[in-house]
Amino acid sequence: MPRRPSPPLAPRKTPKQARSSRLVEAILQAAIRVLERDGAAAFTTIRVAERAGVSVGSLYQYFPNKESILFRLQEEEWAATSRLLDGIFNDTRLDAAERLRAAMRAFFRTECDEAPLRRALGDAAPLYRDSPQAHEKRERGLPALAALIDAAAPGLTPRKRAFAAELYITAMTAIGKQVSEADRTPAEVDAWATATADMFLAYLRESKRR
Amino acid sequence: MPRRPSPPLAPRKTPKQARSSRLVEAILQAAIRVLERDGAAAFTTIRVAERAGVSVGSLYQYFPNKESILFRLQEEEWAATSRLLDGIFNDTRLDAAERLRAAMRAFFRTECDEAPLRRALGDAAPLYRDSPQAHEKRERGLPALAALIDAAAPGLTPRKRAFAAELYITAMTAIGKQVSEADRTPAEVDAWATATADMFLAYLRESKRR
DNA sequence: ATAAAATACGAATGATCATTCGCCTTCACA
DNA sequence: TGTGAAGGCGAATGATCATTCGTATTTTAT
Repeated sequence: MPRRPSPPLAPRKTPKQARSSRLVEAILQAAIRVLERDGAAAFTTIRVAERAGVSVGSLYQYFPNKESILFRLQEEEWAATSRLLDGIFNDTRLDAAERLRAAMRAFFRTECDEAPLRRALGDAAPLYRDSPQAHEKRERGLPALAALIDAAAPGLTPRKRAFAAELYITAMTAIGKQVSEADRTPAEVDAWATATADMFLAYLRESKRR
Repeated sequence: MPRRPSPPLAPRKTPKQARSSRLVEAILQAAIRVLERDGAAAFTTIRVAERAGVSVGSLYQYFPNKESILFRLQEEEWAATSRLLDGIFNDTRLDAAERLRAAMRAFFRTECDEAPLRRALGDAAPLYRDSPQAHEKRERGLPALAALIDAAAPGLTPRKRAFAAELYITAMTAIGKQVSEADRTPAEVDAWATATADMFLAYLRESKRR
């Protein structure tokens, strides 16, 4: 859907009193439950409001529209993922290659644990994807990643290093998503994560040689 | 949307006369144009019918519902992709590794050329994904791929070979999709395809060693 | 205690769609 | 040339939703 006037996603007003903060929290939790249990197609403002034990009108006090709820959830997913990866990237107990492997496994694991929510958010993505806000975040934590790649494969040109970092993230998110959508056992998911990391590390080693 | 009664996707009736075959063809072409130009959200039966210069009623003579049109288009995409890959996998002028590279590039290229259509079909996927028919196809052309992998990395156990084949397909579709969604120049797309193939080939070589 | 500010409510509004069905037109064939 | 089958039409139906707004309740500050 191109050329949509791209609706506002920012909160309409911010909660001032304790009860309204609770209300916003209840709406977000309810939104997650609706997405997990009923999927993106059943994600309607009325359903979310009633699952939160709140009226539609109240919902619209704090969210300008349906998309803004989805966007907010997606933002929180991104933030959590960033924290997760950053923690592993900076874990000095492991060497560079092991950190890249561990991060891949951790990402695949959460992607798999939260598969219904992630899938539903993905299905709903067309609703919020084209908004201006959606394109700001993205390349957080890439400095740490570039440093890690340098440690794993010293001597790459900055250009190649940057490309490798993007490749790592892209392979992680793309393959992780696809793997979590087929439903697999945790052991299988781990095997896929390891294979993806192995693929990337093998590529890095060969890049170094050339 | 789980637990939906999964609507029929099979054609309601088959065209008997030339004019109705033309009508079905016109509807499919119009559906493609609507998806490409207006996106999945604007994909309504009325819009498709009027773009085809046909009435909604006529559309429903040959398609039981909206989803069946999307499903039909997706099937045709799959078939075209299978033909493309199979042609390259069996191109005896190239050695195994080169065929795997060439197939990756060709796939990324078409994915990129048809980006708007592919993206819209992906956005609409929730509408037809959970139907029984959707899960039949999938692993076509994998025998040829396994043979190719055996040629590129002889001596893998059948188990590892099968896994590698799945990994190749998964990396291709997942990364290809992600790359086509960011809009990139053809040269960049080629670089991503090459990198993805390189990653896979490096992985294969290291698998052999172990 | 009381007024002003915040919150909460939910029926009503207006729009959009998928799908149907009764009726008309065109085709194939005898 | 007549007739039954196939094809085509599009207004009408029924449902679902996002969003608003007038009103009622609760909180805060004085």
